[in-house]
Amino acid sequence: MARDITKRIKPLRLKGLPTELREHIKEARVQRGWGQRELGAQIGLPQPHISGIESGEIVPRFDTLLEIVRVLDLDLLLVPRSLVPAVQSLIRTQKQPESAERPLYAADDEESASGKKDHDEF
Amino acid sequence: MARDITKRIKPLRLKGLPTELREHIKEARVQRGWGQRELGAQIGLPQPHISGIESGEIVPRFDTLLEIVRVLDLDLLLVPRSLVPAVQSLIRTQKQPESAERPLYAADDEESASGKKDHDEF
DNA sequence: ATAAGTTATATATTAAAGCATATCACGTCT
DNA sequence: AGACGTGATATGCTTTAATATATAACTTAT
Repeated sequence: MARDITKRIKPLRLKGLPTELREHIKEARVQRGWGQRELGAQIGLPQPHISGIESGEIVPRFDTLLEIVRVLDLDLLLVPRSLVPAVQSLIRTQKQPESAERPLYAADDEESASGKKDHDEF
Repeated sequence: MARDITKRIKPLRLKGLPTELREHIKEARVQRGWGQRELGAQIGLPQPHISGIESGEIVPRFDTLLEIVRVLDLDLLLVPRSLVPAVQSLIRTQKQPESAERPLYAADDEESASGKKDHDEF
């Protein structure tokens, strides 16, 4: 069987996670000053696996992805498509652009005080 | 609680998808009058696979789950944990309980007019 | 330059998802 | 009764995530 032509007929599902999802995850990780090794260690994943997920080379199981985003203080929510824009804008307005100019009063106030219980969103 | 000592050794990732997620998916499917066969056919999944996912027996890949929820007019959004309650209440208020009491002033303003492009949320 | 830290690649093994197909159990309907 | 639709189970087979480990490539200090 030289090459096996029969394979490439049906389109595989995805080549990786959606690009923006991957970027958000990576961004959140870097923001925390964590390396891939550090992130993976918290949920028992080896660094190469994190690398593959972030680079889009592998598509993780849902539970794996959920663990990743949760240690990054994020979550995956099931949202009606009609509400997606509203939710996104809500997120956008809440997210401070901590990048360019840093605030005059950098209170370094950790808002993380609220979240503690392992709530099950779904 | 003489519960089952053998379980808490190694924390397996999950025994399945989060219960509520599965229920929401099933609810959305039934609401549309679709069977598992019908839902699966739309994304190229066999009925037994849908059954396994809904019953929590198997944890799908993220891309698989994403396809499922999208044909159900739902989506999976990455949300900061601090905003989860706000998003959930937003969803709750928007979701009309078309069964019980219907609002006196049902404005039924369908905002869906906007959504037509296959937006990539992530 | 070199040492240290981070990320990307590579190989190998195991477990499980993905896929196809068949069948059984349970209702419901005429 | 039988036919039908739905969902749960079962059996193979293929693909791939998950895991472990090692190492190369690349950055950034010192």
